Amino acid sequence: MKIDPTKNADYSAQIAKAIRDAIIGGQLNVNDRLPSEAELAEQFEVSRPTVREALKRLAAQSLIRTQRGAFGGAFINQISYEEAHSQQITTSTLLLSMNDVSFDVACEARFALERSCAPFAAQRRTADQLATMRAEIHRQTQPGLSDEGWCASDVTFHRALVESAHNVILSYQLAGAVEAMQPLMNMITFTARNREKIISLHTDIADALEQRDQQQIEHALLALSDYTKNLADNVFAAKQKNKTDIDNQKAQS
Amino acid sequence: MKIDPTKNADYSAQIAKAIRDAIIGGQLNVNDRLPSEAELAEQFEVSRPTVREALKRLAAQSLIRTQRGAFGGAFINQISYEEAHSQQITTSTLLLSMNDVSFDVACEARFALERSCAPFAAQRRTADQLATMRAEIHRQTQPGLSDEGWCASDVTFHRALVESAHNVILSYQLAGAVEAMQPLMNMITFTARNREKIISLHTDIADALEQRDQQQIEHALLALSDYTKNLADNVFAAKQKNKTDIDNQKAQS
DNA sequence: GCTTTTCTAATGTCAGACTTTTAATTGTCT
DNA sequence: AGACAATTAAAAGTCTGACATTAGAAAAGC
Repeated sequence: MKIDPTKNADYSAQIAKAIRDAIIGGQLNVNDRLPSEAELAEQFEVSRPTVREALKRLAAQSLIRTQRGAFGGAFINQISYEEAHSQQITTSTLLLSMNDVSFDVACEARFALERSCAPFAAQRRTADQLATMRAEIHRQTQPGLSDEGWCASDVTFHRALVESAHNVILSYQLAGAVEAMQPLMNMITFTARNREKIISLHTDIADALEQRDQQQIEHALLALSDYTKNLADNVFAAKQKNKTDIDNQKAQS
Repeated sequence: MKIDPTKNADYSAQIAKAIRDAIIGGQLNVNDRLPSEAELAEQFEVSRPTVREALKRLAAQSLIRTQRGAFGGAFINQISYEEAHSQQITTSTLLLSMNDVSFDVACEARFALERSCAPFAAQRRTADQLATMRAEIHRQTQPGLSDEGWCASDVTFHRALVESAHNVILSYQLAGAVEAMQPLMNMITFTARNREKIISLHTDIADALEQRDQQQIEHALLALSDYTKNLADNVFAAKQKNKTDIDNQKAQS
């Protein structure tokens, strides 16, 4: 394991890449210990701080974990769904917020992905998951529920739907997509009337799931998607109008 | 911006987290310049190497990019689909390889996600994307095509299908899922007979897309999913049998 | 045999120096 | 005046060598 000394820039990135490739390529296995920082420094013919920067890069991707003390060191980390998930969310969230993706596109994608769970959810849903969804629907009907409370309950509801497909990969992908969308969703404030409509659609979904009726689940999700898109359009149009009005006022004064 | 000096461990992780939160929270905007490493060291009351380790962590997540020279520094990076994508792939690939997800589960998820594109693909597909798919099908019929060539063509075919939904978020999510699955897919070797069947299913998909028949697209995808699962089951069963035979031989000798 | 202490190897942190890169500035020539 | 070349300075990248902290292992003590 050596690096290209001609490219005299960014040793730490090169070293990180070399180790990363070794992990992905399977030369290094879970819970294997890397050589100590001093040894790596010697092997790569760089100083210890440079090696450390490389290791920090890998640690940021949860590829390794480090442990202090004698017999400590850097170990290949078995990446958990939890970690993979939280990384995915930061990435997706930033991607959405930095590239001003339109709400419509994001919303369409979010519900389309969720719809892909429908056939499996219909087959495999447990009483437990159905109960969770019913409980959340009930919470959503409470009049005093705050906007944050509403959103949290919404997330829990949809997560239960996704979980009922009993496919870890789908859960992982979907949870990421849903959570990444949350900041966008939070831009919409839901009036009592809006909530009522959404609750009715949620009930449709729960009913369909209870009946194990895939088609009906998909149908209700589509309706929810359309309704949400519409709501957002109105909210943004109102904001735009408001802004224009203010501009006009400024122009007059 | 200060860190907790009582927790005397892992300053660099704390600093990285502080800056990361500032970026995600919107206090720092795209292309903003962070203070120089020396200034950050002063602000956080740590040394420059520690600051650097923190910055490398952020760089590993593509949250910042650095530039040398006068008026250089660390800048908030506008994360591109490309970057988000490649990160997602490394994460998902590792997740799959390290947590021995069953092929069935992964395959089911992959095609379910792809099916979510069907309604939009049916509506919005262009002649261009259809042509790409037809071209790949044609390539797949070539008798001399290597296993790698086959897999690459398969990826291109499915990517064109996904792209024809014309939704960047779906493309991003799906491309990640498909590519992450690729190492698993490569464990299957396709016989000429297998290929023939898959080509026929690909043709079904292309035909359905040409007709803008959503149902038929979904149907063909489901068939492809089932066929792939079956294939894999046979491959793994054969491997298992082979292994058992060898074990038995060893036991006898 | 169990607990406590000591040892030791490893990461974590620091200070200060040097190198390299790069853009702005200044100077020079046509 | 404008174009090109030399200078400069700021910042990242790297190195050296040291010290602090941690935690498992081994030794000592009971």
